[in-house]
Amino acid sequence: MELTTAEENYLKAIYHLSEEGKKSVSTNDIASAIQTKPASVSDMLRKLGEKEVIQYRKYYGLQITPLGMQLALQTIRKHRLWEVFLVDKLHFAWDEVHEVAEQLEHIQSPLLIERLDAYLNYPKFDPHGDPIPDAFGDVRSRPRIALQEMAIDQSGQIVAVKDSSPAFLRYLDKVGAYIGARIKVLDKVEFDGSVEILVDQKKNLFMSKEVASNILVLTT
Amino acid sequence: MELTTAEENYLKAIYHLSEEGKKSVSTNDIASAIQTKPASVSDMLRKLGEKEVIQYRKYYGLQITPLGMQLALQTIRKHRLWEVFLVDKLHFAWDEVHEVAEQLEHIQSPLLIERLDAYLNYPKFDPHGDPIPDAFGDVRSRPRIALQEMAIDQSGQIVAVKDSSPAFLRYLDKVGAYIGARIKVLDKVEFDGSVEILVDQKKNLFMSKEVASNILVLTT
DNA sequence: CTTATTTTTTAGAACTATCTAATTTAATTT
DNA sequence: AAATTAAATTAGATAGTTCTAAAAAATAAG
Repeated sequence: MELTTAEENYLKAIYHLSEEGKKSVSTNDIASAIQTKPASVSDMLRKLGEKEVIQYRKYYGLQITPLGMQLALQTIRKHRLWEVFLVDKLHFAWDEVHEVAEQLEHIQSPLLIERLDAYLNYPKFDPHGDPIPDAFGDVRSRPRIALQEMAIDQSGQIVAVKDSSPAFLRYLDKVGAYIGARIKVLDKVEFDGSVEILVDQKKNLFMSKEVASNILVLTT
Repeated sequence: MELTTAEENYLKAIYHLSEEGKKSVSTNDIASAIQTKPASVSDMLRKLGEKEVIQYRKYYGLQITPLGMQLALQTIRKHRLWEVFLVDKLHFAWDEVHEVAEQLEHIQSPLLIERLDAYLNYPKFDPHGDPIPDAFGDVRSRPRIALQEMAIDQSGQIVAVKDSSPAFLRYLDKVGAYIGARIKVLDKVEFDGSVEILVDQKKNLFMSKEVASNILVLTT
């Protein structure tokens, strides 16, 4: 069973929206995630239902099937492996990789992905800290919380971001809050929810609530 | 001006057919090169004409424009750089790369190709010995002749193959006639056009006229 | 429990790419 | 030069993807 590029993109979006804790994924959600119109989404849902990668009842909702889950994870695996390649080997900045990885993830060649994985030394996380599913679709994700939810004096390591828009990523790069940075919460301002942190034991940094809630930390 | 994947493939095929010394490229030639029907070719030629990458007069013939040449060379550049990557870095066999490179060549990202080129150390030739155009479309090809046309006792280095079908490439691998191998013509049989060569100063090899005429040698 | 609003789906059109079948043009042959 | 053959093109159909506009269903409000 093969999916077209468009189908893969829809399925991936559905998977991501499902993961975000939403009880059910709406047509409008998908439309805005994928930058298209609800009418196009309805059409595609019908097709994805026929291909049995989702279970679909119109006007009611949808659910990914185990088959769909498997396929979505394979696409995500490819996307994230390519991101590692672009950053580690071709020295792309982590805010430049998404677009290109969106294209590369649709290349069809199991051998290519197998070899790429080996070449990159079987990475478990992509440059944004998101876990890379293995060839069977298994994901080992680390437990992590938003920086905003940490207590004063708590320490940890930045492992991922929720918002990975280029603007946000560039901001983080500028202030030195990269993936892997070790941080400690020095102070929290109740009034506006902002936090003050110490980065790599040397740099003090103030962050708004908006920023802090988009940074995920593996606490130690 | 942007070309679709299909348009890029047609243009590339036209370029290759033009290079093969043909005075003019026929609709049927293109159809069989690209594994499609002449009707589809006619349709596409009209479109490529409108986009001014070829000059097209129906029932008469076509010619690539300077713009078309530029675009074709960029696609070929991308294809060959990816082939180098697959062989040098991911350890693909040289007969496994074509299909995958056919997909990878359509990825749109000037930055990606620039970085890939640097990462591979600005290679001038692909794994089949074909020259890689530079970012401006310039090609430096080495003068070379078919093994079949070499004289007895003449030496050289295998630099390319004319036929790059997997079957032929596998055969060459098996007998040890890889790109880069240094060879010397020991004998030629007038009767059937077959040749006997010495490979890397140690291995004797008999080759039919058919095989020898598909191997290109840089003579020394 | 109707009415209004929002969400979702269908209908119909446009665009890309491809095919088969039929037609037109060009080239060959006698 | 007319007739035959070969090559190339057009016509019409199909399949995939997307859009706008209209209709249908579900949800919210009075």
